Amino acid sequence: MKNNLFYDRVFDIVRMIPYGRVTTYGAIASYLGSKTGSRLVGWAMNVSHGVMPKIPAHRVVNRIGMLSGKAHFSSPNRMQELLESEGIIVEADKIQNFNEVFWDPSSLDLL
DNA sequence: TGAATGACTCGAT
DNA sequence: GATCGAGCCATTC
Repeated sequence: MKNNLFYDRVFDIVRMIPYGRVTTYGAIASYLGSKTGSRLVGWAMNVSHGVMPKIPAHRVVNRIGMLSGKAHFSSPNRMQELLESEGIIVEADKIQNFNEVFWDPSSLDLL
């Protein structure tokens, strides 16, 4: 565990995701400059389990809206349940209304 | 120190 | 339109 700005930046963005909205690893990576790599975002999420306050990692999915990281949750169903609880339609581990609930970090920018 | 891995993404075939 | 391969960077062995 290191106090890298990268993780902090990713966590901050994920925490800024509004209720009922989701974002993608690529969007976060792109917001960080895309040079950071989209995979690092997922890596940061892996660490987010022990990060406080809690990181709504369930609101972060891949570019097609598939719950790629659901397996890393306490329970694979947990991610889908949380998303559905926010009004997000999830089917076959994939967000159906992904286009509607998609949220871009640059939307808030520095706000 | 070098090589491998990973919750991804894009371009080419 | 679907499938395959390479690129991206930090962390770990």
